[in-house]
Amino acid sequence: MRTRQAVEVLAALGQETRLDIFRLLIQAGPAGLPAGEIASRLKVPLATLSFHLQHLRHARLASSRKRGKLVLYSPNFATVDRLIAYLLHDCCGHPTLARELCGEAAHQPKAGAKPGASSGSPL
Amino acid sequence: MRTRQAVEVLAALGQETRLDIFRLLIQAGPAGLPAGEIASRLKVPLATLSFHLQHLRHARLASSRKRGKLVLYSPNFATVDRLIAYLLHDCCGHPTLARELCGEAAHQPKAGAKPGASSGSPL
DNA sequence: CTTACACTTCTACAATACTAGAATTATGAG
DNA sequence: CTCATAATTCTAGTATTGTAGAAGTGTAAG
Repeated sequence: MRTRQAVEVLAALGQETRLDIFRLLIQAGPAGLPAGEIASRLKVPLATLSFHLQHLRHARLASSRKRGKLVLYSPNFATVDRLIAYLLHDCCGHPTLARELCGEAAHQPKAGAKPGASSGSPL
Repeated sequence: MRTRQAVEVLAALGQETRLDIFRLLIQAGPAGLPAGEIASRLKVPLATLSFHLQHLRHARLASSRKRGKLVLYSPNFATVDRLIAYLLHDCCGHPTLARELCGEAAHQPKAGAKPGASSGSPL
C-alpha cells in the first residue's frame, strides 16, 4: 500500500459517521447490509449515508452488490489488513527501533501493554 | 481506545502532510527532530508545519520537548499501537469472522501476506 | 403502464480544515 | 540589553468536507 492510498483509507475512517458505518458493516460480516438498514440503524438520512458509502467504496473499505432492489454493502477486511501492514511497515521499517511493536504489541492489545514499553508518552 | 479517540488519530494520519511528518518522526526515532528541521526537509512553511504538529500532538501521535532553543518532536509509537489494536479489535470483535486477521496478518507484514487470505478484494 | 420502494445524484448551504504571511514569544549569544 | 534564531500564535483567505432536502434512476410488483 502506498502512502497516497493509506491517506485515503485513514481519512475515510477518520470521520465519525463513516467509522460508525464501517463498524456496522464489520459486525454484519460478508453478508452485508442494505443501505436503508444502515441508514435507519444509525439514524442518518439516506442522502448523507450514500455520500459516506461512496467515500468508503472509493477507499475500498466497502463494496456493494445488488440483491433485488436492495443494495448490500459489505466490508473489505483486506483493506484494513493492508492499512495495518502499512502502519507496521512504516513504523518498523526504520533502522533499529520499535522492533517490539512488530514483535509484540500488534496482536496482543490487552496482555503485555506495559507503560513505557514502546514510548514514554503520558497518554 | 475509544471510537472518538480512534477517529481523531485516524483523521490526524489521514492527511498527506501530517502522514509525511509522522513518517519523518518515525524514521528519526525517539531522539526526535526539531520543528525547523522537519519544515526544511518537507519544504513546508513553519507556520503550516506548526499547525500540523499541534494536530499530531493533540492526537497524541507526537510529543515535544525543548532542548535549548529547539523544540524536538518525537513519535508516540504507543498511539499507533493502540490504533492498530482498536482496528483489530473492531474487526475481530464480531461473532465468528476474520479470525485470520487477528491471528496472522497483523504482525508479519512481509512474510505471509498471501493474496486472498483475508478477503478477495482487487486493491 | 402505474405505483411503490430503494437508493443515488443533484444542489446548495454550513462547517471545518488547510495554508501561509505577519506578529509574537522564548531562548541563547555577544 | 540587543540581536539573531527557533518556534508558536494570530489572522485571513481558500479549499475541502459534511449535511440533507429535492429530484432522478432503477427495480419489482399490481
